[in-house]
Amino acid sequence: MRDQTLPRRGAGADRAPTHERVYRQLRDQILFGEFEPGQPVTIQGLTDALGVGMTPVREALRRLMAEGGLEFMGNRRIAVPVLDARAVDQLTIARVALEPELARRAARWASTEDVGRLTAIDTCLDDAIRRGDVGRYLVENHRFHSDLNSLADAPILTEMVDRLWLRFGPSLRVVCGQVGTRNLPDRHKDVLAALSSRDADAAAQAMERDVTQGMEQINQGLARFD
Amino acid sequence: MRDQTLPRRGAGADRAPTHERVYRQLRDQILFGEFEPGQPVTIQGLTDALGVGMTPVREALRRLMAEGGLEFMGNRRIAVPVLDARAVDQLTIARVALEPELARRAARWASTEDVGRLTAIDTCLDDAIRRGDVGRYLVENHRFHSDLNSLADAPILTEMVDRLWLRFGPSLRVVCGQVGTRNLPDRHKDVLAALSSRDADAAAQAMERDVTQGMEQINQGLARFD
DNA sequence: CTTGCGATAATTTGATCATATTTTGCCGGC
DNA sequence: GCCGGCAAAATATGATCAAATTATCGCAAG
Repeated sequence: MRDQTLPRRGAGADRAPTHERVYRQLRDQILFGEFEPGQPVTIQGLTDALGVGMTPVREALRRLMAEGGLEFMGNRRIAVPVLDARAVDQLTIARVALEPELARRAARWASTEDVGRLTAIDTCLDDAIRRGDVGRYLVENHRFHSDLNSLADAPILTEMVDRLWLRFGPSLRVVCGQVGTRNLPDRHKDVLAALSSRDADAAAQAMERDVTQGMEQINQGLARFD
Repeated sequence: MRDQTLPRRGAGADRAPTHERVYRQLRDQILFGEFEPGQPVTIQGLTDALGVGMTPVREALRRLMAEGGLEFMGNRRIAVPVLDARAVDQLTIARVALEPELARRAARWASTEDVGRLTAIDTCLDDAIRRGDVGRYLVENHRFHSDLNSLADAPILTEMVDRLWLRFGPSLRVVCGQVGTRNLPDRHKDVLAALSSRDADAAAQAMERDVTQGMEQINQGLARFD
């Protein structure tokens, strides 16, 4: 069974459907803070900006709203959600409940190459922090956690966590823009050490510290913003 | 001029958009097991069955796929997901992590009327169990948990739990259809007692037992099905 | 005479449908 | 058994209709 239903489309490059491309582009823009919290999003504005029909845009927006990355603000207005303290509290509880478990599972099945790849990402992350490159930091930080979670081989839990990230992504950008990247201590080293030694409990504990610290940063940044 | 030929939107008191109505109808059908796991769903089949255009159907399906109630099975096939043991394991972990926390919060702010309403629902639930009415049992059981979660006043966590229910709903129906409703011990009494006495820890523990037991039922039912 | 308020018109946005285009699975012919 | 055409299903576009927000104009009060 080597040739099982290859999703090749047409003769040229296999291009994803338009609604999928629109979805991914908007999701990345939300995830990495290219939209400010509270910024309104309109269907027709996106159709004009992206040069596609309105049906794919509608589907992408509906999907993003279902995932929490966008919010329907009543009266025909779709916007990037603005986090308040209660939302941060709930997101913290959910992250603490799920991400350490994923780290625990990842520690069981992580190969040496996996750890090497994560270490390389973490090196890029440190570099971005030193340079003060907020955008790069956000991308690499997400890549670290996303790659780590994929190692856990738990698609349902991973998908839940991905949606949580979509919710606090925009605010993370705002917070980093305020305090810069220098004051971000890095708990990833502990996670990597635990993965190397296959210590599942240590990986879970290190991840819980990383999550707690990150959400605390957001909490303080939002409190300062009031 | 009265229009009786076309169900125009402005004519009746029906203010919900078509895609919303289609979404809710399909979601309830999935939640209460009116679709079997693995059953394929086509866009054109739904447009024909529901008598609406395909754009609202597309949006409803996209939303349900984002929420985990439907799955894209490659090659343009959309189907109700079939749970395997690993999926049940992940769903159990997520439910145990979230639902006791919601019960804990509900216990803090539950009023006497709230407890009374939940008790009434639980009475209906017991009645459904005695009669062996599986459909009624599923509806009332969901209503009990849904009402309870709404008391916690934690919309993000509640939304996450709602999606978990969407995932195991169809399989719950299959399991209940196999073993009937007689063998379902009811942990809800412990939850209600904890709510009455405002004991948050007891509510969380009782909810954890209820969740663990329910998922264990599903696990055994699916294992028997292999 | 200026200014504030309310009603109406106009523009913008969203929702739905019908249709054309593309892709895929299937079936019959070679 | 392999290849090419056929049909069905899904994707994408544009058009059309409904609703809401905004802008404008007129009237009245200070």
